[in-house]
Amino acid sequence: MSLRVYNTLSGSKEEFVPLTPGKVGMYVCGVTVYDNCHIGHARAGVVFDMIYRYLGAKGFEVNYVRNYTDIDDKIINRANREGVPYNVISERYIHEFDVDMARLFMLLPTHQPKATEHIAEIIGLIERLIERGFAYQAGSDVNFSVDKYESYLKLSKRNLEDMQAGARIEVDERKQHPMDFALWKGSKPGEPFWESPWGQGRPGWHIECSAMSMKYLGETFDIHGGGKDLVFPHHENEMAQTEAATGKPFVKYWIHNGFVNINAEKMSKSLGNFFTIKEVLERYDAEVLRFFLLSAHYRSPIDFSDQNLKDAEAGLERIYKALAGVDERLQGAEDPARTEECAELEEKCQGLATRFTEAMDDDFNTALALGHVFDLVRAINKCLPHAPKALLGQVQAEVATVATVLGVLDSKPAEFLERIKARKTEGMEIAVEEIERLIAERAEARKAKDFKKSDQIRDELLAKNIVLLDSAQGTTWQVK
RNA sequence: GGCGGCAUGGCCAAGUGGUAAGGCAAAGGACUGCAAAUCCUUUAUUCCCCGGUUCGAAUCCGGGUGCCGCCUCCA
Repeated sequence: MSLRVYNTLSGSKEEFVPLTPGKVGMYVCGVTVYDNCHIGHARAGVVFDMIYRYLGAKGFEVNYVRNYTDIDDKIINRANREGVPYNVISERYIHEFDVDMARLFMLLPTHQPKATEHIAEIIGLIERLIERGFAYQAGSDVNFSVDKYESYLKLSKRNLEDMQAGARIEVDERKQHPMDFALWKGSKPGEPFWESPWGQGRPGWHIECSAMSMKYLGETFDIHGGGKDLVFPHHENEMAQTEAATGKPFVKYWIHNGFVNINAEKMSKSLGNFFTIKEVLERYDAEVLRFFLLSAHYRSPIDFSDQNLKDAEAGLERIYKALAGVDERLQGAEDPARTEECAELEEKCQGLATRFTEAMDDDFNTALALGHVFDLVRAINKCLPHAPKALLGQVQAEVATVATVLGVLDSKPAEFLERIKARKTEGMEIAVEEIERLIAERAEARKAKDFKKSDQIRDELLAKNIVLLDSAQGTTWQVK
């Protein structure tokens, strides 16, 4: 069974065959660090983290590089607004980015290079482009000449004429072609700068990724990823300048994730309709957010809404409740002999790995993969009382494998349920002590078979969203 | 205007030629003193519309409608 991935370059799913057997080089565009990240960044992070984990699980040795763009107009603007050096801004948001990504259970990439730490490589690459005739100096800027590179726009599948016809940009007089883009930008007074053969300036947006990917992954590598909105111009330009410089193919597989939408519209800074990761994590558990992001295929748009997050939470709770039941059974003393009712669980359990792999091999279909987990959950619930411990142990092992790849379902079930309960308890209009007092009162009433009073207490608490759960061990409660 | 994508039950969401996964929500039943959870059952003869190809299409082709994205910084 082989992995198939959708390649933006070819527009179709292709069998994944790395350039070097057993090894994968993967470069993912990180963020420009000028503000806190929003849910769109979270999705890109989670998607490529999942891909990184899955490639690792398939036995590949993955060199995963994710950059920080730590010099850019927006960073400079913000620094000016706050009256601080640009690197105060970039360092602050690099830190916040790291915090946010870690909270979403993302593994650290192999390398996390910063643009400003690769100025020498960037200058070297620009010089190479000038030497080969693909770039020219215009005042204190250096531009890439799109005319000279034949395959320009092959990634985004457009043509130059149409682009110009629909262009909304003002044409810079110094550009030989309106679509030429900056490799190096001369600095204006007061702006941060680095010395270069073309005077003081800073790198253009795209060149840093070419320089850094080349340094850590070589001139040709396997996977380049990012959000769909990076296809043009960023990735198109990156590919053009890199291939122009090396004369070799840049990337074998281009992978792009879909957007996070709000009411079917793209979430973005410019539209102002975004939620930061920090805001969302105040209201939802990080694992719920990650689970939500993986509940749709990575290339589809996903709609962020309260209802959808609540649905995701309910679904994840269902899985964890079943797993908590498994834990309890394993801690108990009894170990029933296998009955016929275990056949289905046994089948679902043994088949999970295969089904999971099939789903993931088909362009990382996490939605389908999670569907298989739910099938297992039903089988668990059905036969839990009769299942022998050995089988339940297998169930745990299978789920653990899934958890390792998806980065969800990795919590201790009881702890997850406790986390959700604590979160819900926070917003309650009744104190925990009061609930417990009423439960005790009700226990007395029940003992006396005073069910009228018992039900009255249940209803009273239910009106405050507290659900009572009676069991042989006593009464517990949860927030509805 | 150019290019690209999407349209599946009340909601979310898989499914690229073989007769519609899964989750949430809802209803009925079992269980319970009553509940909750759980289990069982039910909820799309049908996948935006109209044509076509095919023994057979949600899946392929043509046309239409609607929504979205990129073309400007953007994950």
